[in-house]
Amino acid sequence: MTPNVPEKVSLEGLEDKWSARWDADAVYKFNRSVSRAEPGPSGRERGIFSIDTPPPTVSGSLHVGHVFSYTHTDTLARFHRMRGREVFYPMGWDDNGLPTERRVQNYFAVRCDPSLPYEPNFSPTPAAGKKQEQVAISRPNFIELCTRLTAEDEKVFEELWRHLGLSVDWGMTYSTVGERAQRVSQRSFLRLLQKGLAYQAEAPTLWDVDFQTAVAQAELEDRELPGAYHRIRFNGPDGRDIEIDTTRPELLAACVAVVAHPDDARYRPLVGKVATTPLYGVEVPFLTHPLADPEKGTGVAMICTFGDVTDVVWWRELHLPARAMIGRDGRIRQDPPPGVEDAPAWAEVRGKKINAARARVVELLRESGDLLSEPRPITHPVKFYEKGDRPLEIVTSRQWFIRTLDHREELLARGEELRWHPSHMKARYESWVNGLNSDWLVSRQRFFGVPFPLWYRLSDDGSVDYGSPLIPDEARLPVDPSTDVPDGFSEGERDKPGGFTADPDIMDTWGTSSLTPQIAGHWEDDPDLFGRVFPMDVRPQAHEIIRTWLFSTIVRSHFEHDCLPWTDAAISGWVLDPDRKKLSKSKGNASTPLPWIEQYGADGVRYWAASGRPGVDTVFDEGQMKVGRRLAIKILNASKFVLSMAPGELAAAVEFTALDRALLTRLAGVVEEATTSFEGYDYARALERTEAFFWVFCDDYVELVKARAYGGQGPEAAASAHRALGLSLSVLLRLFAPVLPFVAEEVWSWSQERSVHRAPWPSAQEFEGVGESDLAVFATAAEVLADVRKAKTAAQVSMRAEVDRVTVLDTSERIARLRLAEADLKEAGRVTDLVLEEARERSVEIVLAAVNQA
RNA sequence: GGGCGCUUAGCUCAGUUGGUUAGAGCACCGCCCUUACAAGGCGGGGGUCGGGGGUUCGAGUCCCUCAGCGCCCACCA
Repeated sequence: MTPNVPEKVSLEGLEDKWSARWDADAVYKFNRSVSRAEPGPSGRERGIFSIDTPPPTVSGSLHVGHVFSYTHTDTLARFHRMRGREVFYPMGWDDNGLPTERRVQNYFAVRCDPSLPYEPNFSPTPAAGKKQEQVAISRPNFIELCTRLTAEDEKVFEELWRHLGLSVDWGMTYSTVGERAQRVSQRSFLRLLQKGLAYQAEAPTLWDVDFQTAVAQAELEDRELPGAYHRIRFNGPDGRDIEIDTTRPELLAACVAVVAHPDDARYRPLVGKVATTPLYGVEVPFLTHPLADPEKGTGVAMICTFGDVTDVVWWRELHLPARAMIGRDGRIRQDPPPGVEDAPAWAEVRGKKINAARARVVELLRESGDLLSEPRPITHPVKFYEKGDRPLEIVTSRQWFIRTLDHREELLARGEELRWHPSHMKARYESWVNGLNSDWLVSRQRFFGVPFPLWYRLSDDGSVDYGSPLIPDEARLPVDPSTDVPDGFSEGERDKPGGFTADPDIMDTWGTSSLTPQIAGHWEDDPDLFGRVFPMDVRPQAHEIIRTWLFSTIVRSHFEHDCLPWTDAAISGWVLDPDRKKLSKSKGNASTPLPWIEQYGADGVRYWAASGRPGVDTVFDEGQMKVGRRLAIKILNASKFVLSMAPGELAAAVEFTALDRALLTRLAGVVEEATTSFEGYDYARALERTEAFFWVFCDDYVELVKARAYGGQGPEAAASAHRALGLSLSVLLRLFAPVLPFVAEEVWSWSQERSVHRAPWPSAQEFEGVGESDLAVFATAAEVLADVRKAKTAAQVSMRAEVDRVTVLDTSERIARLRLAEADLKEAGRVTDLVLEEARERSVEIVLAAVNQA
C-alpha cells in the first residue's frame, strides 16, 4: 500500500474516529475458537490471555484514579493481543451492595421498607432538592430502582472507557448483581454448604447500627476517637475495693466478669473470688486471662457482652454467660439483661443512645460514690465499618460464615504460588491471612444483593428450623427465596407454622465479587468457554483490596476448583493529589477524567498513567499528560516525514549503511527490552525505553540521514535510509501501540490496511537482515553532530548555518567509526570540510563559515 | 506493637545483577521561524544520591544503624 499521508496531521477527533472503527471492525472481539494454549508459528505466542477485570462500582463516578489503573491493564491486554494471543478482556460492572442502595436512596429520595407491598406503577423522578423526605417503598420497588439506576450508570461508564481506548470486548460485559452473577454466587455457595465449608452460627459479630447489618473483619477500619478512662469501684470480697478503668461505663449492666493477668501478683488473692458491680449489684467472677494487660489502667478489666472484640475473646475462652444490652439500632435495649432486672439504674439507661447512656451512668456512679476519679480524656482507636459513620457495636445474631481459619495454611500456600507484581505485595496478603481472627462472615442484613438460596422449615409452633435448610436444585438457580417457593411447598405455606420461611439475608458484596472469574467466564453455563479462560492469567487490582477481593477470590477458587484463580496479580498503586493524599471521591480531591481526556487526548492521559510504575503510588500530574500529548504530536510529525520518504514496499535487497545498521541494532535491543518488560507486567519500563529511543531517533538519526534520504548520496544510500526509517517507524508504532493506541493506529493506517492492534508485536526476526553492526557508529556520529550544534548555538547562528571545517581528533577506533558516517555527518551539520585525525585525546574544532558569523 | 515500601537536581521520577565525569521530563536561562514538527527545534545552568558507620580496588546500587514520610496488619479495658 502506498503511504497516504495527510497534508495536515492532528490529534483532533482521533478518539471518536478510532473507537468507532474498532467497534465496527470488531478489533477487540474475543475469538473463543482459540484453545487455551497452543504453540504459535515461528515463536509467536498463541493461545488465550485472560484478564479478571476489576468491575468498577457504577454507583460511584469514575475519576482519574480509575483511569490510571485501567490503563495499566489495557496496555497489558494490547501487548498480549499483539503477541498473537486472544485476549479475554471482559468488563464487569459492580452494581451490588450498599453503595448502590445508598445512591438510590439519595437519588430518588426513597428508603426500603421490606414490610411494604410491591407497587407496580411506582416510578419516582430523581430527587431535586438536597434534603427531601424519603418515601418508604417495598423491597421489589427498591430493587427495581437499583437496577434502573445502575443501567444508566453503566452506559456512562462504558462511554468513558471507550473514549479512553480500553480494548475491552464490549460484547462480554457482566454485572455483579445480574442473573448470571446470582446463579454463580448461589451455586458456589450451595457447594460450599455441601462441603461443610459454609455454616450458620448465632454469634456475637460486629454490627453497624446505621446500616443495621453485620460487618466482616475485612470491612473494618480503625479510627482514632476521643474517649475517656473512667475509674470505677467494684466491691471485692472481704469488703475490699477493686478499681477498674473503663472507656465504656455505660456497659456496666453487661458486665459478666472482671479479669486480670495470671501473673499479676497484686490481684492473685482475688482470683477465683467474686466481685460485685456498682449500681447493679451483680456478682461476677474475678478471673485471669493472658490478654489482660497489667500495664493498662489498674490491670483489671471488666468484661462486658460486648464492649469490644477482646470482650468476645474473653467471653468465648472463659465460657462466660451473655448479658447483652445493646440493640441492633444502637440503643440500650428495653429489656434488661439477666441479673439486673430489679436494679433501679436500668430504668435510667434503657432505650437511650450510647452517649446518653454513658453520660447518665457516669452521673449515677458519681452520685453513688463509685466513680473514683473524673474521666481522663484519651484518644483511642475505635472500630468502624469502612463505609460507616458510627462506631461498630457487637451484637449477637445469626449469620453465615465461610470457613477460612481452618484453611490458613492452604491459603498461604496459594499466596506463595501466585506471582505478585510487584513482588512485595505478597507480604500484605500474608499478614492478612495470618491475622485472620474469624471465619468469613458472608451474610448481610440488606436488600440489594444476591440472596441466600435457602428456606427453613417452620415447626408447628412457628419456630424456625435452621438445622436443615431447604435447598433448591442447582438447575433452579438463581432463586429469590422471598418470592420463590421451595420444592414441595406452596406460596400459601410461607411464614406459616408448619410451612417455610425464606432466609432473609443477602450475600456480602465480596461474596459475589470473589467469583468474578467464574461470572465472567460463564462457569457451568458455558463449560467450553470456561475451560478456555480459567484459571485466568492476571488479576489487576489495587493494593488496599488485597484483603478483600484478592483474598476472597482465592478462597472461592481454592475451595471450588482447587487451584489459583489466576497465575499473576498485577497490583496498581494509588493516584495521589499534589498533597500526597489518595484521590477519592469522598475527599473531593478526585476529578472526573473526561476534561483531561479532552484537553490532552486519551493518549496523553494514558501516557501519564503508563508512566506510573507498577504498584507505586503516583502523583496526579497534568504535566505528564502534556508531555504525553507532545509525544503523540511528535509521533504524527515524525511519521509524516518518514512515510513521505520511505516507499510503501521496502526494497529488501538494499545493503544498509553502517549508521543505519547501528540504529536498527539499537532498536532491536529496545524491542527486546520492551518485550521483556511487558512480559513482566512492567508497562512503564517498556514505555520509557521506547520513548527514549524515539527521541534519539528523531533528534539524531533522522537529522543525520535526512539529506541522504532526499538523495544527497545517491539512490543506494537513500534506499538504505528509506528502509531503515520505514522499519524503525513500523517497529516504533507497534511498541507505542499499547500505551498510545489512538495515535499509533492513526499513523499505522496511513500505510497499512489492518489495525496496528492486531499487528504482530515486533520481534528480533524483523532485524535479521540488518547484519553485523557496531552500535557506537551511531553514538559517535551523534556526538559530533551535537558538538557542531553546540558551536552554532554558541555563535548564535541557525542550525542551518554553514560550517567551513570540522576537525575531530580522536582514537583510531572512533575515527574509524566516524568515517563510516562521514557523509551523513557532513550533510547534517552542513560541514564543507570534515577532517578526521587520530590522536591520543579527543578534541573537536569547528570553524563556522565567515558569512554566518555576524 | 509487627511488617512492607519510599527518601536521587526547584518539581515528578529513571538508575536491572556494585564499575568510566549520576540520567530523563517539567520548570528555569539562552539561541534558532532549519523544506516532519514554532502548542516546535538546538544548547545551557543545576543534585554527590535522607544522616552516620561498614564491606570493596571501586557503592546511589550490598550490610548495619538512625531519622522522616506513606501504607498494610494487629485482642485498641
